[in-house]
Amino acid sequence: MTTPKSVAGRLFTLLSVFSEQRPSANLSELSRSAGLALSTTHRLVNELVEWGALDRDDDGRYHVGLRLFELAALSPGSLGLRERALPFLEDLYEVTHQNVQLAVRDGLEAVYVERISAHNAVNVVTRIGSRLPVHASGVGLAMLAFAAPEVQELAVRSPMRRFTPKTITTPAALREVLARVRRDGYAISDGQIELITLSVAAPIRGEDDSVVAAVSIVVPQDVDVAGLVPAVRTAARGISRALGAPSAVRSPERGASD
Amino acid sequence: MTTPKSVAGRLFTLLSVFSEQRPSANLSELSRSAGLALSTTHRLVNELVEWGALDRDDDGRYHVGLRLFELAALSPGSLGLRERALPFLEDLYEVTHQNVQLAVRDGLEAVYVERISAHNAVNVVTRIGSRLPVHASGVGLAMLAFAAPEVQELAVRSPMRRFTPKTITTPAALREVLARVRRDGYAISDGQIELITLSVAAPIRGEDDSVVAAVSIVVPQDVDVAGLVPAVRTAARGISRALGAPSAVRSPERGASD
DNA sequence: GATGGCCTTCCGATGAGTGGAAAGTCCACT
DNA sequence: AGTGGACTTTCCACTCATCGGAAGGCCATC
Repeated sequence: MTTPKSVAGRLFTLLSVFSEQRPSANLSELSRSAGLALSTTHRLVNELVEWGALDRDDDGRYHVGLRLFELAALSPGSLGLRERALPFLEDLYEVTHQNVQLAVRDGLEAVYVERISAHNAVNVVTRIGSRLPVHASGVGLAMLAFAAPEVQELAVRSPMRRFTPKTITTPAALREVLARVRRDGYAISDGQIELITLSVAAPIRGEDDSVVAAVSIVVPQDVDVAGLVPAVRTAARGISRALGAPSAVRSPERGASD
Repeated sequence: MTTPKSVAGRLFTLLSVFSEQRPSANLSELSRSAGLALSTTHRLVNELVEWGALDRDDDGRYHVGLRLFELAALSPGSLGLRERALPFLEDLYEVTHQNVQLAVRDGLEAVYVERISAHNAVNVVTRIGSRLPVHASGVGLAMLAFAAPEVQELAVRSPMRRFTPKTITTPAALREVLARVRRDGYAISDGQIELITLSVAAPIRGEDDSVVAAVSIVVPQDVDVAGLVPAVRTAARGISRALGAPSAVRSPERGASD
């Protein structure tokens, strides 16, 4: 790791020390992980704490503070979307009793902004705030298939990390899957991240009808998904309508007249 | 507004320009609002964008980026808590069909981390990420009543902002309310923020049995809350149990033997 | 008492950061 | 088409915010 020269870069490096595996850290850990001198770390961390980006526990450890949560709530792709989508996610959960997820696209990654998990459902590797590459996740494929052509091309041309033997890793395979997603209107990702799970995802459209997010369910790999696809697509359509998507307002009859 | 000298302070000032009223801004707005020179703003904003704290739209406006959302998800008082609390919040919503809210305490403020709102329920002023003073909100009172004595004293001694004629503004009134909350195990905030609404809130305990959050419902002021208190307290107890609170695991019989 | 880990404070040297100025872009108006 | 204003981007001499080594303090362990 090369230590940034700029203060901004150093602040970001310190914030990036925190992760799911390390939700809290003491000053020396931060100093070592960020590659910054102890006193430098001390000063910068104190500024982060004063502002609320970090909080310090009674035991002297630091964790992410609520100030970032407040700011994050303003991000267009996160909590605002989640709030409007929540009723439909809950419906989908009630109908399927499987893990339900909502994600947005950030470059070539899907970022999970909501998850409703079932106690007895298959374990899901994602959690809120985590990311997976678009090529390997149901929601990622559902969003990528309708993204701008240059984004799709970039995805096709970029190296695709392999998680399991089933993960898509070739341009040809990805193109084919994207074409199928566009034709079908939903994506199936079978065993791409974990061999034991399968996800069904559908794109969610915003007020200009562009795809802005995706909703998915994650089920054990041996479940027949045919009966789940309509539910996922219904939820996606409902969320799209809540977001003001023109195409989600048209009734079937009007759609047929196009 | 006095412009901070430090880079960190300047970055925070720029981030603080964003609010619910201003979810996006262009470079000149940021420069004016932060009191920083245009070129300084330009440089700092570019660093924020590179890191993902801000994103830039096609129209050149900046909004909060997903990177903060990812970090925020690691905050102990936010999305992790929300996720465990969600089933109980949903139960409470199904039972009452009123606005349900989950909040944590940050100093003398309640920060709202979840909200399930009803279409036909009374309008609620809070949204996810927003804050209200503890003395004036149901959840705030529920958490303050069980906070460390020095926190309670600080609240009692601090100026209490008045929102309506019903808002608690005197130390004596606050002490009395806090004592009642401790005795009753729940808080009622009647018309303290808005005259037309009333909230019932109950404290949520974490794994060391300290109060770490609170859940509330918000109803029109003319609703009889007596029937709602048990539902709110049940939800709080359920969430406490999900968080591993020892006191929420005891059955009534064992409780009676203490 | 000695040691080690962690944290906090201090301060002279310096290079990261500043912001005014210039240039470029876009758009509405005349 | 020309103009003016708003907005954005780039440049660079100067300076002061930042740095990190050093010192000191605290606490737990041996």
